[in-house]
Amino acid sequence: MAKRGDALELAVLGLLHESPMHGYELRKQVTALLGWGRVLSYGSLYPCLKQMVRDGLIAEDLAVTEAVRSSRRGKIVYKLTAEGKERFAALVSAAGPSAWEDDSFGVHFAFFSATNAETRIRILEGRRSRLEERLDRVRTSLARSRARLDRYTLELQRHGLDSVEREVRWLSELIASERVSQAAGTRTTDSAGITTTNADQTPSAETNRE
Amino acid sequence: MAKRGDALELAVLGLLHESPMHGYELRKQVTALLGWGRVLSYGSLYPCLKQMVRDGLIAEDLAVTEAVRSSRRGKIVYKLTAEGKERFAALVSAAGPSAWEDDSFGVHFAFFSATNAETRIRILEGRRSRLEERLDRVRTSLARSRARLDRYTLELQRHGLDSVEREVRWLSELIASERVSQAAGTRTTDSAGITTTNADQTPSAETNRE
DNA sequence: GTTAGCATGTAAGGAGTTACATGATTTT
DNA sequence: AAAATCATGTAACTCCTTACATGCTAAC
Repeated sequence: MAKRGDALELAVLGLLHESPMHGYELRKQVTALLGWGRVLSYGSLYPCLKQMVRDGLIAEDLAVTEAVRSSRRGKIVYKLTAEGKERFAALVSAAGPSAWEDDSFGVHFAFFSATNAETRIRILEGRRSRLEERLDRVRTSLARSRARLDRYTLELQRHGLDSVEREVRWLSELIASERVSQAAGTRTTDSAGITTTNADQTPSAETNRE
Repeated sequence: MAKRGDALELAVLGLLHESPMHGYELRKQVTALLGWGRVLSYGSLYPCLKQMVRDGLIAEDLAVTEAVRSSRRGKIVYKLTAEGKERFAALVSAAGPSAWEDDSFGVHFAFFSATNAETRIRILEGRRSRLEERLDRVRTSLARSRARLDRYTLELQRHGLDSVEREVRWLSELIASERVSQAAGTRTTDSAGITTTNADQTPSAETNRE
């Protein structure tokens, strides 16, 4: 498990979950979704889409495609299949290492609304401890070799350490705020004595829209 | 040109420039050098070393290897060849896009001491304008779609924007401080009226292809 | 009527990871 | 004597990028 390609797959799944789209639009959305401006190339996206069609996760939205085909030939609109929806639900609520990695954490985070607070907290904590391991390693190696390093190497280490520390703090704030909302949610269901709300975790998805 | 592998090659070249080493040690040093704790795998390093030997950039340091071979068989100590030293000088003073990319900027920065202030400033400025392009793209796409995004996507964008902005500020400070030292250095050589120092590396400064 | 953007793809190849395979040396 | 760490390497595989190739449509 935990292929790296899961990140792109999840992104496509998540975007199509919101609304059917064609490849060109998906590329723009994926690029924008993950923020910070790295662009996704077509050479990466189109083969992925084809593979996902073969896997039965997505399909051409014939209704839309046909309607448009008269005017713009070759335009293919994709939508999620039932299997694709299942896969999205499974991926998005997976709280293992594949959700903490550098390349996939951002995508998982972007679709946090589709999960419950418990999963969100687990992912955030996993990510945080991953970063803390890094911090440890860098700090030790820095302490051991500080004397030998020139000012530029030192400055680079300092800056790297700084940004990782900053991200850890960010995660800690998010975790704290998730704990608050989780406590509130738990208390509500506890007092009501009803457990049906968590059964499908979909209800929480729509609460976060603006 | 401008292969991505230049980054690893430059790192190896730079470390061996300081002192001969064997592969295992190189892996640790490279890992530590770039800070922030990502580990370099052997499957990546050893083939690269072999290739560099074939290219004549590095060679077994027989004196050291032989001395050690009696006790520890199979341990290979590498050192730079004359060609390797040239290549290091060329790579380290290349101020083109390959020095600004995410994956190579760190390595170039780590060996800034081996260049002159002019090159350093050009690399720092190149990196900065690359990041500013990104900032622009993210800001525009954020402005266009802010309303449609849920709180998590928004938070992700905000955090991403924040760290890129922070890096831009860091670069600006470095550029300013380089300008100061450059001004000081230039004034000195100007008053001395000597131009011999630039004879070797500065000419390649004009060569911005890649 | 031509530039810019929309839209879809393929082929070749680079970079690097994982997992495998092996064995020596040091520490506990 | 076992465990950890030092030390080197290979093979298969994945992901992705670059460069190419094609054609439609909107705007100026």
